[in-house]
Amino acid sequence: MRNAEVAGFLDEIADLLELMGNNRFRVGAYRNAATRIQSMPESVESVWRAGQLQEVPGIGPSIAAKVSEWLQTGGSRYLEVLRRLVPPGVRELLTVPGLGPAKAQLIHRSLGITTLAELEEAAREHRLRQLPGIREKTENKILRELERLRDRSRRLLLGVALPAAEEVVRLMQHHPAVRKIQPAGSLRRMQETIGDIDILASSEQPAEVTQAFARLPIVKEVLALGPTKASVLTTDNLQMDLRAVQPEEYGSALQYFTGDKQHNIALRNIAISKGLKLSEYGLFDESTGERLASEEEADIYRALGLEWMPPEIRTNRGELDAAAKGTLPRLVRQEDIRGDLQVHSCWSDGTASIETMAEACRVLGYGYVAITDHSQALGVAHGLSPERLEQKLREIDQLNPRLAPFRVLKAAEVDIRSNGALDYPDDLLAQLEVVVVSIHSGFEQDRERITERILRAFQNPHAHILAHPTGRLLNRRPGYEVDLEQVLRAAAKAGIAVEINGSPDRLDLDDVWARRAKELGVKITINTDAHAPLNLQAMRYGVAVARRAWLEKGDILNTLPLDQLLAFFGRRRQRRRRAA
DNA sequence: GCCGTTTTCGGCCCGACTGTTTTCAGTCG
Repeated sequence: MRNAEVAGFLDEIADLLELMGNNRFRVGAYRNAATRIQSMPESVESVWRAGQLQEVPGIGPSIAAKVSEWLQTGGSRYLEVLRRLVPPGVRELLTVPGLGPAKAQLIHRSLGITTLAELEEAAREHRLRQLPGIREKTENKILRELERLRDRSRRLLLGVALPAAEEVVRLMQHHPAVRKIQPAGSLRRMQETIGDIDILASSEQPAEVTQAFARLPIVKEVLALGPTKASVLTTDNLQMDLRAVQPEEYGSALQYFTGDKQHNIALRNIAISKGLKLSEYGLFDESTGERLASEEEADIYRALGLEWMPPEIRTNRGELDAAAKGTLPRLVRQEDIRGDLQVHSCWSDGTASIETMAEACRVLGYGYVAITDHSQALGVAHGLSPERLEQKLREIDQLNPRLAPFRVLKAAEVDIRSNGALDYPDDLLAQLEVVVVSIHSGFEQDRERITERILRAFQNPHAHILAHPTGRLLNRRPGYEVDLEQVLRAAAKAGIAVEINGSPDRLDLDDVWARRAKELGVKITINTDAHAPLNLQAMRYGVAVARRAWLEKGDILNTLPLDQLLAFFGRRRQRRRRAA
């Protein structure tokens, strides 16, 4: 999957063109193409091989030729030319918030600055303020932003940003001027990582709301404060933006501030094609100026001939078409989940007993939990020897009668060894009701070897679920090299389910691949990988990934009642036995 | 550079805030 790589080179072209002062629509065309390719469910390479690049919206003859050259040669002559015209560090100047192409180019041309370090030096020596259009405030802002960039070069995990935003909503919602308030932006779309936290409020006195927000005790610094918008830095160094609108504009504002950008642009174009104009203030008749909808989000969509759609799928990847045709999916909901199929206890590296974890699951309304402690190879996590595992199974036997009708499932997270063998003998695996297999070592193996290793593990008749299929940790490590397309095809064929791991730093599979898995007929499980009772809450993040992937209740195994779930796993064993 | 249920040319989403300016450009989302 080279989509990210291809998107990256198109984005670089866009940046360089922008720095050279090119037509902004041409720049936008490259950016748009990059976004399209980045979020495409299929591999750009296979689309290119099929000769269908130009059928992708936003890709015309010129960009198709450059992508084609890139895929064939790993380079682009056009990009090389641009790189010679703009020194490499100048592009980096664009990463400073507040510095756009115009100021970056001005600073580069006038002062010869090509790196962030030189920029900082020039700001400290007050050389920037000698340039036209830059004075003391801009210079200070650049210094502040440079400092923040060092602190905060990474995007926030959803699991950090969402609780922080919900805390602010709790603090603000009883303010007398506030009518409604909720998270918006990428947070409402439940994107896996978040740039800035966006919150939307409605009020007859919006200025009071932005001021109250700027005065919250968690605010460390006020970055901007106006009558309808405020932007602050919290004591945890999170940037939060609050917009306050009139109550009758709440729906259109919520629609607008939820995005994403591509969805909004497409939606506004639909409005234009109907002689209407859409902004955060409402949907207007272009000729009369009459406001047709604005109070509720669903009113906007309905007035445009569309069904309302959940924020998670607003990415302009087919949802507008589906909404027009009335074929939107009925996305899986958290209430549909009946159990968690990857949970650890203190038998290996968890912090709580099996009973405590089971009780916590019961409180969540689940009917079952698979206690999947690590297998023997994972020494660092106190993986269980076969003897210890058997002891654990006896404990579960004793526990279940007391918890009935709730069921603790006998299970393990079994390492796929470097040669593809599973880390327990088959007769022991046969005693387990749920066998989760995963990779925890040998990340440095090459792509073919790791892929082969996983495919070999699928041959084992006792394997049920492939956990965290890429091994990535968001903001920390990229995951091992693996041919997921091949893995998913093999999983579909072998009847192996694939996990969406809801742990906020994993979210693995991601939404793009989960959607691909569905297309290939792979069953999904959404698990938390909880190592403590509180971690069980991560189910909401896993469900969010599934929703972003357009998954429905029927795609998710752990929405099944226990007997049907066990029957599914049992069928695989029977089928494999007959085949043998 | 891309695109077309009026268009193969002439458009391209829309508005708020900031800073440096006396009316607006740049940036952001």
